[in-house]
Amino acid sequence: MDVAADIGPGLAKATLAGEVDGRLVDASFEIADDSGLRIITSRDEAGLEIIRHSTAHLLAQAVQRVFPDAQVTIGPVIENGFYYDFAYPPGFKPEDLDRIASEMRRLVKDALPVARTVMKRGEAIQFFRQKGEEYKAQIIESIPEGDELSLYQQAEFIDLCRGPHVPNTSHLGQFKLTKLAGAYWRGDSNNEMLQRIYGTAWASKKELKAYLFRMEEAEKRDHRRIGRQLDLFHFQEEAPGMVFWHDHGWIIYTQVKNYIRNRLRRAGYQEVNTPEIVDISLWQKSGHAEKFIDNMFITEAENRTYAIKPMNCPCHLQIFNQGLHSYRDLPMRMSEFGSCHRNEASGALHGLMRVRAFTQDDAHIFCTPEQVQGEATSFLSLLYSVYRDFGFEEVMVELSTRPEERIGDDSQWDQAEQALAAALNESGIEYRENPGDGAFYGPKIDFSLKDTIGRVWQCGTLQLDFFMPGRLGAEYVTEDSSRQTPAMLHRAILGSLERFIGILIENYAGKMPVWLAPVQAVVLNITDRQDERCKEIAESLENKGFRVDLDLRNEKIGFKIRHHTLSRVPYLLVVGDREVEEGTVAVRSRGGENLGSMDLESFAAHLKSDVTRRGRTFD
RNA sequence: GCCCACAUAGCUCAGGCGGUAGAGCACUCCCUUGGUAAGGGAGAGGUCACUGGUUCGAGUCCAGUUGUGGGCACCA
Repeated sequence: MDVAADIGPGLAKATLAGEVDGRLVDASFEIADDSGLRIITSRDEAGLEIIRHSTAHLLAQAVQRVFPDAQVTIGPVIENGFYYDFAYPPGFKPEDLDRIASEMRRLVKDALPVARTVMKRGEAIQFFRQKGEEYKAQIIESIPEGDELSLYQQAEFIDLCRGPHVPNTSHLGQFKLTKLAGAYWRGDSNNEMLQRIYGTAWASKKELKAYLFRMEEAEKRDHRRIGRQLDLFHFQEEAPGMVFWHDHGWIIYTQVKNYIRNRLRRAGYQEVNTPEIVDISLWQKSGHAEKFIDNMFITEAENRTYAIKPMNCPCHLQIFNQGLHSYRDLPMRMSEFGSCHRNEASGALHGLMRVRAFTQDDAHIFCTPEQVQGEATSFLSLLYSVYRDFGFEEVMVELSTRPEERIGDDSQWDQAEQALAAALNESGIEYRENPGDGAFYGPKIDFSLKDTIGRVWQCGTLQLDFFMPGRLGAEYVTEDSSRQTPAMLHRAILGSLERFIGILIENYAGKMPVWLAPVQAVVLNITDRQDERCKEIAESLENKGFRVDLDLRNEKIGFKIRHHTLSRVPYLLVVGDREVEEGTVAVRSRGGENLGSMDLESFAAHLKSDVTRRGRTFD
């Protein structure tokens, strides 16, 4: 019997697929007996994935009905939905999405049965080639010989696919085509560009609507929007990818920077500062010019060619190389708020997240090979402690190993990769491996955070480098008076301050925790009779080191409350005749809560305790 | 860099077929002295991103450039 049979009419109808002995199969899968059978419905995680996958096929079918010349390529499931790439040189127009979506709805209504068949590899290649599906044929050609391939067919549409799929298209329908984009065939920019259509799909209308609502809300947290609303920073055409920080934004920036500065000093780092413009020869020696020359800003003066520094490591090595170091000096931890410029591809720029001028909380640790793992481990604990202080709990960790283009020999790479993996394991950190994605000089661990709509941005990094110190002539004197090249750890916790602050803004939706808030409290009068008292209050709090504004405008209190609430100021201090008489302030929190009247000392104490609070302080 | 889209006042946005620009908010001034999310009135504010073309005439049509947005590629 098949999976859907003999389980009662209700469940049979809801059945999308089955799981037999841990393997997902179609509802029509023939099973010998019931042992190990589980029914998959739209309520299962796996069921939702099937719906998304089948919706991708539905999209492909609809596209080919509307655009018979479009060739299909691939259409995987992604977070919250799916996409499908089509080869269609004229390109789709945004308004085509509506036509395609209506066609998809029609196909849902038709409740087309979805049937699985199998074919031999060679047969399948020929089959698709005959249909004019050159891309599909190429995909199958890259699948290893031997296996039988499964195909799924609904009406005239047939696609290569591992499956499983829904039994018929009536199980679909809660979808929305969200965006149209270009994407390179096989992810390679040397190849032609395909047309990618993204969509989201859900098991119910309610979930679909909830998702769309969440996305709308998330867009309101976009750091570019909040940056404008709160007057934090701006960009302009004359300096693409470079930030003009305004007063309030710069306060956040400075707070973040000083916080890191203190953490690093306490962790045994020395802070240095190096030139922003350095002769190109240094970058040639380090190997950066060879690989990144197109992304470097170059400037000429008096017949010399300089590079505006795209990173700090070669400069830190210059400091290390001054004088002679003993093994007793190691580990040497050298930090810099390194101002770097990289000529990023124009299409890569993205608000504060990807800029051309940025500052890294960069540092390099020079140490003996034996010290590497210990330094890596203590860095990991420092990084997590910092992230927790900023309120981040979800950190994505990736270990990237040797890339094709690299320097150094394989035994050194083996050692380096093992050292980083060991540090992660010792710290009990879960991570994903990312083979081939390391830097040209060594493997790395990347720490990424998500923005408000779920895009992932790399922030922290820990890179192990056995090569650069040697290339740039670094050495130290060992116990037996011989000379040895130190190992070098490149590391950053925030990564770029710009990017990190962008993510911070989005995570807090602009409601910065009190220690980071540009303005911590605003003193508001009710009428101009309280002006003098308000000034006294503001001055007294400022003298205590708080960031306080005064709003004595001739406006009603409701208007001013609204104004400063929209500006996300943590505390509003209202002073009317009553407060003047009692010597108090009426305190209102950012969340709209009335904390009642208190004397200034009590409020200052309250604010003080907020300012010292770290970690998740969302309100 | 590549694909698609977009660019009008400080901000958010209107401006069918081509006839030299409009709203709300913000801003300035006046009235209002009001107790916890928008009191009222008046005023000022635009080389319609830039360059070129078509046209008697371009914010509107065409081309290019720059920038931005969404993806892709890249990311030391």
